Amino acid sequence: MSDDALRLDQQLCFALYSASRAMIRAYQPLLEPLGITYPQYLVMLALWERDGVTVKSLGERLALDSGTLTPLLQRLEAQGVVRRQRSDEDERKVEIHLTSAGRQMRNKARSIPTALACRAGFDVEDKDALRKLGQLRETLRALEQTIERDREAIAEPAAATATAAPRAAKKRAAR
Amino acid sequence: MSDDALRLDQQLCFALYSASRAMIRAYQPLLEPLGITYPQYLVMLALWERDGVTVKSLGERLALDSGTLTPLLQRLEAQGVVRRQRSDEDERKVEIHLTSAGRQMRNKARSIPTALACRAGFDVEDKDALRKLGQLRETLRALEQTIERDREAIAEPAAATATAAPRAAKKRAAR
DNA sequence: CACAATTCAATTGTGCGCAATTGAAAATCG
DNA sequence: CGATTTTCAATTGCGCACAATTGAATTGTG
Repeated sequence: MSDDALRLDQQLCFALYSASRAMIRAYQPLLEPLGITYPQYLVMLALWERDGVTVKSLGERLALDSGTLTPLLQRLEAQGVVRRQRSDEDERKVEIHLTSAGRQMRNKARSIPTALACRAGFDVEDKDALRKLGQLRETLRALEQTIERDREAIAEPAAATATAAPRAAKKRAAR
Repeated sequence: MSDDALRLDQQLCFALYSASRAMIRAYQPLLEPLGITYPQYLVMLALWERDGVTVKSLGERLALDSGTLTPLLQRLEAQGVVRRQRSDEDERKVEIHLTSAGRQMRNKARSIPTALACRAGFDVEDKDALRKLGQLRETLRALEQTIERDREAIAEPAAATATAAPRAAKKRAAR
């Protein structure tokens, strides 16, 4: 009758969901001086590693689609930290470049990981604690991969015979 | 120069964020037959455990505020699975009751946890795997607690001397 | 080469999350 | 008791997430 498996406390998904939101809330005060939100911070992290990438590849890295990224990047552009530029070789693509302000922001962000690690209860000097942190990170990554792999396995068999209507060609506007 | 600490792959927050979203995506096809979203599912889980609770207590359980819950609960009410009723003893409170349709939905939900555990790569028969699952859940819960405890410690010192203007009293509408 | 299919970013629409405010009801305090 | 403060749900506004569609550019194929 009581169905233990349906208890909220038993759900790994809820623990994940809840911990993730708590983590994002913890970042907020640290990101406020930079004037960006948490998802925007993730985009900046990706761009600080590699610049001039397309919306597509950025989306693959962060598991976000253009529906999320396009407006987010437009806001970052309005803030003056990135530049969105239609590719010359392939007009479908839009390359995202950091501005100098965007590159400078990286210096202000340097202290964030350590500050957050402390907040999350990890002693930055403690080698063993850092090892556990890395372990948790890997566990989560592995979990995500397993879930996503299964999704593909389920989605793929349905891949099939769609027939799209042809479309006329008009020159794409500058943006 | 390369600042390893700012690498996206190094971020526990991103692993959490990404895994959590993957998990929610995995739930979606299982929830579609019930006609509810993932956050609505969490609310139903809470209500199946305890009925007739206030929006406030539901919010504490799920770490969500009225800004999120009120419209969500209105949608669940429109679906006919819950009833929202202004408390008689305390007119500020709104009690959330399951309808019979809401209680029946629990039967359809019974298979979900097992189905999801498999998808997440946990063999339901394997005691050791289940132990690891529980361990991960506890690690996440502990992490969340640590983060939230620190938030309170930071927020509290700022608690101080606000002076609100008085307000007139009008009878609250039925809903 | 024509034309069908695919790829890519943008757009549309819905549902969260959450900060901040509002309005009413209850609790507290002088 | 009357005024102040606190509590509670609702509302407002903004920024994600994400499914679905659109429009244009490219690729693939006969």
